[in-house]
Amino acid sequence: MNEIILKTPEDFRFSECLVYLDRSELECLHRVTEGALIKLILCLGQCYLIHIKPIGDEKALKIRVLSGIVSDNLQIEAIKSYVKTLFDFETSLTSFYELGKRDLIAKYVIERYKGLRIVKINDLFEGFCWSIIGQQINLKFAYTLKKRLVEIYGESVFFQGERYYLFPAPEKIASLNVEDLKALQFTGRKAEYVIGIAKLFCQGELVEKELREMDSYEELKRKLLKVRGIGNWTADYIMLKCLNINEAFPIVDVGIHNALKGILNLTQKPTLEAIEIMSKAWEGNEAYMTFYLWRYLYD
DNA sequence: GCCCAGGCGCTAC
DNA sequence: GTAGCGCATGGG
Repeated sequence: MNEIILKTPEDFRFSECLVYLDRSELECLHRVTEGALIKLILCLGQCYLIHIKPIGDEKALKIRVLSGIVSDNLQIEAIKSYVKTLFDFETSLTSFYELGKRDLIAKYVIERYKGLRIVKINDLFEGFCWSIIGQQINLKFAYTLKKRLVEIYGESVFFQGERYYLFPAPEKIASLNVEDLKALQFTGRKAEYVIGIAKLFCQGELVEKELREMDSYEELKRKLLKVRGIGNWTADYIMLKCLNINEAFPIVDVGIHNALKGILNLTQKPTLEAIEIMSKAWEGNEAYMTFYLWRYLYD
């Protein structure tokens, strides 16, 4: 009952996703060890600590439930569904890989990282907060801020000498004031944004189900941009990491710029105009292009 | 000490 | 609608 086998789709390589997941030693919401991922997840209101490792040449994943009681099929299905979402199993990569046959940049990253899938943030509230934390600061400091927030306000379980955390619930963050977060070295602005968004979640003004039902890029973006703290970059980031929008493209993202500079062997980062021109070819596959470009940064 | 970092909101035109 | 500017803070 505490071992679940999940078949993987075509074009999936767990090991490629693991490189992305293992990019920061300061990551506090999962652990990568010996080719496996260990993560505390929330499914049907219950906490499970799961251990995910590929078997049979990555044709399947073996999910072991290390902590939390799995007593029926509903829970098993919920855990499977969580993992499928996390590794974006439902998206077909056919169109993206076709792009690789006619676009040199796409070809370059696809050849190197074939089987990489967008690693999602399943918890939408976490997606909002993480993207706001990451605005205009270096990634290392962003991880530090997230770690402080999670270790103080997130639920956790203790297992074999290690503590594993969930991202704090909106109710928890909504109850804080700006000074609480400034104490963690959030800027006043970021503290306001994060608390404000927590309140919107709690008041039912940001409803996950409603956002997920909007599948038009433009409509969704308009809705996200109304939220204080969400600008162009953040809206696209959330659409990419949480909402399965293939057109999501955070064009001002410094990571994209640096990856393109490296791949194209430029002496300076490309201008926005240049990126707009080259990205015309990526239409409909911008989200995967972005994620593959980010992956390039962790070679 | 300087520039950079997975930007955003506000103002003035 | 958009160009300019202040913000705030750590990393290298």
